[in-house]
Amino acid sequence: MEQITIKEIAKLCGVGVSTVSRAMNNHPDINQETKLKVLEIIKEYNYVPNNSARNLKRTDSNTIAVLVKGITNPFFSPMIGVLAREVKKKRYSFVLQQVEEDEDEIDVAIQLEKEKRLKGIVFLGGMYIHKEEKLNQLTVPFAISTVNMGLPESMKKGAVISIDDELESYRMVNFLCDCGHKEIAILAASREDASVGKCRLDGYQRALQDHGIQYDDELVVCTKKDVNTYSMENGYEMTKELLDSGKKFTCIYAVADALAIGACKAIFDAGKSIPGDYSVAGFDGQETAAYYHPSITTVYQPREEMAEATINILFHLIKKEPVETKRIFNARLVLGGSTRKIEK
Amino acid sequence: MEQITIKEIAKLCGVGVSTVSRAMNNHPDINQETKLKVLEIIKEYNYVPNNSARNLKRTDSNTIAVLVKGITNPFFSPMIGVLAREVKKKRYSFVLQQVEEDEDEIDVAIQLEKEKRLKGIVFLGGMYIHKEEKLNQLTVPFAISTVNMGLPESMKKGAVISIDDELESYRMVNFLCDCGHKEIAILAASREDASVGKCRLDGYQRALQDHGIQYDDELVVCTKKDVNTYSMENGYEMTKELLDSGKKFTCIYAVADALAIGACKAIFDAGKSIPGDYSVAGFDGQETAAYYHPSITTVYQPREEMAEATINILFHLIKKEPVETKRIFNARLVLGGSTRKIEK
DNA sequence: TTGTACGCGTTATCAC
DNA sequence: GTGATAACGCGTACAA
Repeated sequence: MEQITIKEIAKLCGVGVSTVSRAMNNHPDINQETKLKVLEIIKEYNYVPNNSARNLKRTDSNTIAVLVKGITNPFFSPMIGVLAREVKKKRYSFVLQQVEEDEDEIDVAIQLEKEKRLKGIVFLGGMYIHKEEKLNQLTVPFAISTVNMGLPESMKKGAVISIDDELESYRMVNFLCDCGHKEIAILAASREDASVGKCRLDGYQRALQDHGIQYDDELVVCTKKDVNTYSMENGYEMTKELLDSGKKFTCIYAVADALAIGACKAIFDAGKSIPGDYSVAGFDGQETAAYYHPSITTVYQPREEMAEATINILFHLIKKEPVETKRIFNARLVLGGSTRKIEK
Repeated sequence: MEQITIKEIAKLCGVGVSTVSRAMNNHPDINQETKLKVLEIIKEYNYVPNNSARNLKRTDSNTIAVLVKGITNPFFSPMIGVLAREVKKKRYSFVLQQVEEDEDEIDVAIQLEKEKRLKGIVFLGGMYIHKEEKLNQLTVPFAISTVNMGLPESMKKGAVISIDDELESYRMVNFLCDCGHKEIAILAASREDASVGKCRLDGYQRALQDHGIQYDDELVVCTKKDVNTYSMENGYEMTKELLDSGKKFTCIYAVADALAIGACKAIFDAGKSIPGDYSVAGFDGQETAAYYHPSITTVYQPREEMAEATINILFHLIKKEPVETKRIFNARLVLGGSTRKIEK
């Protein structure tokens, strides 16, 4: 099937291509009558302009792209909605771009920026460390959200919006210790993880230390490689392994809510109770944590607020207005029915 | 910052632009030595070709696009992974495209097809009814997945992969009736819904009828408008309303697992037990249903298989090989701890 | 207000 | 094996 182009539409209308272009793009200097006629013909022939040609020619597009590493991660779901809404509120176009697990999000961004003439970029998730040289290839402002990354001082067109993962993790484990737990197992990320998983493990260690509890390697279980990292399935398998090991513990702290829910299921399946036999805590404050029975004690990240701040800061950068390029949010410890105090 | 183009790279290398193009695109007729030299310069200057220009010129791109309406719907998550994997296995590029709630997915597809020179399209979710005229504007093969849509006989470049929502819903309610339940409340979609929600409600009605149970409008609760349609929150609110109404029932059947989980929470919060006081059943077979405590009785859709079949059929269409253009999968009733038999 | 002609950055088609 | 050059489809300065 032949692609119909603007030229043919122009011919069909008996006008020049520029008139057709003007009609489509709501240019002011066009006769209302001819405009309507052109639009009618366009509709009649189902003409759809080629976006590649448009992007190529355009110099200015008012588009914000959101790059998500792991777009199926439910953690990002509520954020994506907020980001889309806020971008549209500013009358910008919104583009959502998936980044594959094996892709470098900066590479994708560099490409997309040229392809779509972006005005700004939001990164959701992804790596912890990026080469400054690469970030410098981005010519438009960007905001990295929910990843507490260090950005060089000189980098003035980038911002970071996040929580302090180490600190919040510390607080959670601190709370668990205060509840009287001394043997706290942790469902942690893999040893190679250098991102939030590592930070949360660090917080765990520091809290134990402050409570005079010896760090015990046998209470640290890492996510399985062959299963989706932060999945319920992984949490289930990890906990099963822990229970089977015969190692004694009174509490499980999972660095992600999905892992915590998997842990709960494994405990129930073993005929044990929560929080009677074991306390369970999670991290992130996902919706499922609140709806689980018992509800899961977790660290709630104010994701909607963070998403709003992300867009807010990004637009300040775009408009070259002064703005803090590092915004650390406080998380909130949400007490659920999955943890309890135990006697010393 | 100036965009560096292929011309400048050519100049820097002391070669013509076509040689640079050849080096980038792995053309065979190029001296290995000059190729390496060119690639080195490209790397040195961080040159990234403009995709819009490429798409514009290219005639052939080997790209499959997956259009998802409601990309944050966890129902699609495992499917997206499979689709991406299968597409890449066939050595095609994979593009994931979000479709906003207020957008028409066919419009998006028509645009994207021209922009990216697509070879095929997968639709995930979305509307139930489409104008044939619009579908005809698609010039490449497409596969509609998980939406049991009717396609005109004449439409030979499109396929539908789905379950029979009405039938599977019938089976579930049939099962609940066989368990002795006579007052079965349903958490249904809104009255305007003309998609899977409607089919599942139809199946519910037919099953009741076959069991000689009078359909009772007061046992039908529709999703709230102001909340995310198939969310736990919605299920919670709906169930709360139901419980507060004082209406008698022994079982709740939710047309989506998330609603079922919300229902469970509402029941627990009311101080009642599951399945002792109320049985609860869901639909879809989401991961959370299995990990909930008690696990939720649900209708499992073989999503991974359906995703594989989708790609399989799509590629048959692309290669113009004969293939069934309507593939209806059987779902599986998964018995959980959330339902029980009751005495007559 | 409208039409013509050029250029956006790339690839494909030629000659060489 | 390599280099000009003509498209690809559109927006826009400029002329009319």
